[in-house]
Amino acid sequence: MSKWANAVPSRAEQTDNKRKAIIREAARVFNRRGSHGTTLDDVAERLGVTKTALYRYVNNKNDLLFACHEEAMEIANEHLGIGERDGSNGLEKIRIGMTGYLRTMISDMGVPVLILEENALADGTAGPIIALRDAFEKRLRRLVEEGIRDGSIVPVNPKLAVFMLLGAVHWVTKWYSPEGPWTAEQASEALIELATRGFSAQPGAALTSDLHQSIMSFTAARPNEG
Amino acid sequence: MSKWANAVPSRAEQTDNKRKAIIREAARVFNRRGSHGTTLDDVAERLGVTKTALYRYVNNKNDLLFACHEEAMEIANEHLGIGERDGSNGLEKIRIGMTGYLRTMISDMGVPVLILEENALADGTAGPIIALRDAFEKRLRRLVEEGIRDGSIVPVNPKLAVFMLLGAVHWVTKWYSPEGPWTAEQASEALIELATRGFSAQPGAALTSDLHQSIMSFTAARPNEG
DNA sequence: TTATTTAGTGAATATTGAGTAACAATAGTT
DNA sequence: AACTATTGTTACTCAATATTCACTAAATAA
Repeated sequence: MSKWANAVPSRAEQTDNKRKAIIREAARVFNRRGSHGTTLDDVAERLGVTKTALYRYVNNKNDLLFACHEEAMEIANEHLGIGERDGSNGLEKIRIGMTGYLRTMISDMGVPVLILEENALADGTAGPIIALRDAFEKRLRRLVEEGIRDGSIVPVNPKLAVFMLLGAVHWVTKWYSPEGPWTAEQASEALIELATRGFSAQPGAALTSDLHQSIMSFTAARPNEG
Repeated sequence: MSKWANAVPSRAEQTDNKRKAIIREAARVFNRRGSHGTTLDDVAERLGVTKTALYRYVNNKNDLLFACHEEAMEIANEHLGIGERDGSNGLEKIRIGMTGYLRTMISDMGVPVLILEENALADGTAGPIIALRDAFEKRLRRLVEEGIRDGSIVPVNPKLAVFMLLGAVHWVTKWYSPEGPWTAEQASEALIELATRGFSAQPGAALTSDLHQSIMSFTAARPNEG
């Protein structure tokens, strides 16, 4: 059955890879310009094919957007799981989970995708994605509450804490560029450390991440500015 | 000359008011759905007029978007000025300025507007707005640096600190609703306190804002969810 | 080799939404 | 009242872009 000891990808695998490539590339552009501001021609061009070719792999634009969100949520939950497993208290779980999430998104998809533009998803289709997002946020809130109980997090409104954290994380879309001086690793760690320090019960007297150590390097990438 | 002791607004004043109303309403929708995701029909409908009527007051959609950003930046700078005047150190200046900015934006325009979608502004017109935004960010960074020097802010990468803060602030777009349980005042204060605590040199052992005190009210508005 | 399935192309087609033109109503002016 | 300027409407035009169609080339299977 299997030829070449499976070293050569099968047709189905290739198709799957292509679909994933489309989703990844679309996610990048959607994040930068918003889904409404992005044409399928844009996406296709970046992949070196024609727009029509995309339709072999996705049903329509809405479908593609849906897939982007779905993938982002998958990654998010995966990392939150790691955090829950490896962290020893609420705060640590959040830090590990969110740092991993952010790092993966930045390096893999260019940037996080979760930003759900209201009404961007066509009627009806938004429901499932919103449900996923809400579940994710709830999971994060639970960790905040856990942290408050175990003493790692200061008494804080969990909803607000999560909104603050997600805002800081998703805004990365606007300023991070892989061409800039910061690696995905550095940026993720430094940002999460900074943001979570806001509700840490024992905020260290100094920040430990690279980027904060060398605060003389005041220049960062900013792709879309003159 | 002046009739009714100027109690009745002049023609020019009315025109001006209408233009402002358009900008405010447009800002709200742009913030929610992005400018690409918003049609002028949407804006007009919310104002109870037809699209064509808008064209009496703005030249075109791009013009309108431009005006929105301009107004947002004006408010931002105004409040940063207040912060610089009234705050006694870098951290306080930032807190006062940003809390005021956020409160005003939330109650006045529904929500902050600064979110500049790449390519949303037509070629050429983006320049001035980006310049304004950059100036604003630089002004914020200066305050962070000032805070580091005067000991109110922990050594931190100023760029990253500003990005974190702005992310937390602008994300408000996604979750705040005036119909929800939180007033603009409450939300602004609690959010800024939380976010700036991330780089405060003397982070208090507890958060003082209303919303954090009563952490049992775990429910907040979330307009677009089931 | 020959047939069949898969991947992709370029040219239609349909829809959406910005912007315009011609007219209607309204209010202010003489 | 008659005249004029202002504000708004209805009914378009036109460009951009999503989606579909008919067809070609390449890969796989028989």
